[in-house]
Amino acid sequence: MARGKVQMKRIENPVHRQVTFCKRRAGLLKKAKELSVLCDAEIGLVIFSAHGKLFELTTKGTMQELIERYLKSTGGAQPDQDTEQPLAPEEEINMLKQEIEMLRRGLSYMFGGGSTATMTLDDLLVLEKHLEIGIYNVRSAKMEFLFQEIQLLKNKEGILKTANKNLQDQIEENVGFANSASMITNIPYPLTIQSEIFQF
Amino acid sequence: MARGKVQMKRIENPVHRQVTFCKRRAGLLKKAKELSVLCDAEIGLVIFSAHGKLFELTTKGTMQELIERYLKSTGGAQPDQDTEQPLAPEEEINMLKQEIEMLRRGLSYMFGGGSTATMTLDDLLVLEKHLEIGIYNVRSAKMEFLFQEIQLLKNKEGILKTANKNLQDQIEENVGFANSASMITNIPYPLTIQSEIFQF
DNA sequence: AACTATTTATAAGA
DNA sequence: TTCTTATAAATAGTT
Repeated sequence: MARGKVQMKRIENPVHRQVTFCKRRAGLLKKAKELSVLCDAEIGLVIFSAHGKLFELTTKGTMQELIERYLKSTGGAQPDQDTEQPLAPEEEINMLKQEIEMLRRGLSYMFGGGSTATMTLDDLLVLEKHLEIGIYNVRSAKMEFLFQEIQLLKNKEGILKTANKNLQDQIEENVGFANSASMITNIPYPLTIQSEIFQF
Repeated sequence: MARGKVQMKRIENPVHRQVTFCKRRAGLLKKAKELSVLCDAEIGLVIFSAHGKLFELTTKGTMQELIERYLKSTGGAQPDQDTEQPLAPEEEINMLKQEIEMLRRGLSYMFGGGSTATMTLDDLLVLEKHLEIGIYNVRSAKMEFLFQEIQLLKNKEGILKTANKNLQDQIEENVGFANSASMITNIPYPLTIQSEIFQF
């Protein structure tokens, strides 16, 4: 903003970029403070430099408290009514993710570090409800998962039985290969799938 | 910054303050964007107006993601500043906080970072266990809360009965003030406490 | 919401 | 980084 316009794109010269970062960062922080003072606003500003260094400003209280206020003011707006239709597994997982994200937001808001504010009974009731929804969805997803595994096993079983029958037919036609059949019928189900089932 | 300096204090004229808020808010958001573009920085800006209206900006991803990065980068090294009073309820709450924090971290780990990796059955089982622990703790805290309220009411009841008895004793000594007693025995419990109990 | 006179921020140079 | 200074941008007061 002086001695020449500046193009609104990343400054390629690293030294130049670093200098500009320092200057404009200071300017931005100053402007934020001014706005908060002049207009009675509460402001939080977080700046990560390109290399990950953190600069922050809050004009009132701690960043934790501001984050709580932010989550409160945005987190309540998540109404989700499932139309209870037969969802595909991927959709099921997606909805579960959303639900859990809501839960996670609620938890962050209520328990985010730093604040020592005690919970109200209302907070506890809301949290309990979210936990119940979360556990319901987890169990639904788990059942879906198991159902899929069982289907997979049934399919494999069918394939093996068919293979077995075909081999037996072959054996009946050609008695000399009887031992080969037992080798195939004794193949166990894949260990990974069995262990996933039985740890449930 | 034009047509006269401005004092760095709250603008008292509400109209003037609102106009300035709009102008400077726009300016601040612009500056934040510019800094992020020019210097490759990641910025999050949250502005609550004096009346609580939220304005926000993130230069990359969502505010949720930025908050997560912020919390990571501050290492959660903030959550222990309470003076740890010997009060049983607060200890209860604190343990609950830790438990839920564990849950929160588990969830962040499973769903954080925009990763779309599908959950395994193991993930679901761990998540379910954490949710069960969380709901147990929430219910414990809720019961503790209610127990406290009931104790409070019992104490108040005791005080009122004592006062009542004292007054009755006085009345027996001085029969002329019999009507005064009924005025006191009819005082209801404070509405706020009643409502907290009955919304459970 | 537009218009400017000024103040402020800052790019480039040292 | 910090200072200087010419200039671009932001904006206070006004319409």
